[in-house]
Amino acid sequence: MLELAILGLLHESPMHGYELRKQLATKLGAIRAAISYGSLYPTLRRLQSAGWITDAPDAAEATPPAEIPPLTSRRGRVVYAITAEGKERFGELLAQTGPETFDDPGFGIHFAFFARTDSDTRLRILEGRRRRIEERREGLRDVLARAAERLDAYTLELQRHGLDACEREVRWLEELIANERSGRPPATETTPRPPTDRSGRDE
Amino acid sequence: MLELAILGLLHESPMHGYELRKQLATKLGAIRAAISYGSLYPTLRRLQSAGWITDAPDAAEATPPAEIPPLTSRRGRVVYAITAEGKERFGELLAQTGPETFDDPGFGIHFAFFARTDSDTRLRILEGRRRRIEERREGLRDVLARAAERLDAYTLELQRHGLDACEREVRWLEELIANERSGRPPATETTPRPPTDRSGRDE
DNA sequence: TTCGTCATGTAATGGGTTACATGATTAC
DNA sequence: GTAATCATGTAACCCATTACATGACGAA
Repeated sequence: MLELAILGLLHESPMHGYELRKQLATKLGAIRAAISYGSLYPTLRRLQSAGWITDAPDAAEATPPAEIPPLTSRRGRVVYAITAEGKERFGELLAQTGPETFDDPGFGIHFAFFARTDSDTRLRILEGRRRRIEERREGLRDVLARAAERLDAYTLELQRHGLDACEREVRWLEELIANERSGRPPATETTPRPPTDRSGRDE
Repeated sequence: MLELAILGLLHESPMHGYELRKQLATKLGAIRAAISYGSLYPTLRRLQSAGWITDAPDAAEATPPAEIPPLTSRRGRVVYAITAEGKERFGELLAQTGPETFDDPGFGIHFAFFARTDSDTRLRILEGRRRRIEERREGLRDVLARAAERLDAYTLELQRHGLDACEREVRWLEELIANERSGRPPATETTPRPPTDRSGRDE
C-alpha cells in the first residue's frame, strides 16, 4: 500500500514526489518494482487533502542546513512533510493487518517499517505471516501428494519450487520471531542503533 | 492473467466456472491465491463473446461417457469448451512475454502451461525471466553495498532475504535452462510422458 | 543546442477484489 | 428442515498502470 509507504518515508524526512519515488524504490526494492508517477502524485494529493501530509511551499527550512548540498530550489518542487495526524494514521496502518494472502505485498511493506513498530505488533505480524505461509505450504504439499499424477511435469516443478520457497520463508520467520522474543534486533547490526530520530519518536 | 489460465485449463477439458476456479487454485496454487468469481464469470463472458470459448448448453456430451460419475446435470451449470480460435489465441498468449517485472505473476502462469509450448519458447521465457531476476539481484546487491548505512536493520534484513530469494531463483532457472537445452523434461518424472492428450496436440 | 535527468501532473484503462444476491442439491 | 457445498452472477470499488503532456536545469 502506497499510503503506508509514503507516510513512512515522510516520517523520516520531508521530501518531494520525485525523490520519494526513488527512496521507495530502494526501501521496497525487495518487494516490488518502482511505483509509477501516475499513482504517486494523485496519492500525494489525497494524503494532503486528508491532512496527513502538508505541502511546504519550498525546501530551505525543510532539511537540516548541513549535509545536503545547496538544494537549489528548482521549478515547482513541492516538498511534502508528514503532519501529527499523519503520524497517527501511519501508526494505525502499521499496526493493522488486512486479510493478506501469501502473495500480498502488505507484509513486506509492514516489515520494511518495523523499526517504527513496537515488539508486540512485530510479533503479531510475523506470526500472522507465518501462519499464512504455513497454510500455503500445506496446500502445496497436499497437491504434490494427492494430485501429482494429474499435473504435468512443469506444473509440478512450479509447485515444488513454491513449496521450497514456503519452507525457507517459514524458517526465516521462525528466526525473526525467536530474535524478537529474545529482544534482540534482527541481525548483523554493527551500530548500537540509538534513536537518532529527531524529535518525539512516536506521535 | 486470467485469460491465459482459463484458456489453458479449458484446453485440457471442458468445464464449468466453479470447477474452473478449483482447478485454477491447484494449478496456480504456487503463484497466487484463488481468483474470485467476480473476476471469473465476467471474464468467461468476455472470452465467449470473443469466440475463444463456447457455451455448451449442458454437460453430457462434453465429457467422455466413462470415468466421471453420473454428472447429474444440475441447475444452470454452464459448461465451457475452448474453440479452435481459442486454441490459437492461447498459443499467442503463451508465446508472448509482456514487460514483466520480477513481481509479475505472468512468468508463473506461463511456466504452468509450459507443457503446451515448444522448447524454443520455453527457453526464451526462462532466459528472459533470468535476466530480470539477475537485474533485481544486482539492484539489491547495490543497495546492500552502498546504501546499507542509511537503512535500518529490518529494511536491510528484508533486502537480504530478497537477495537470497533472487539467488535461489537464478540457480533454479539455470537448472531448468540446462535441462531444456539438453532436451530433458524438467525433473523427477517417472512416467515417460507420452502425449496422452486427446486429439491434435497443437491447434 | 541538444541530451539526460529532474520534476510534476492528467486521462484513460486495466485487472482485479469485496460484498451482495440468488438458488439448487446433498448429507445429516 | 437445516446446514454445507455447489453454482452463477452483478455492482461498486480499488489500487494501480500506461501513455501522454509539460517544462526546468545542467552538462557536453
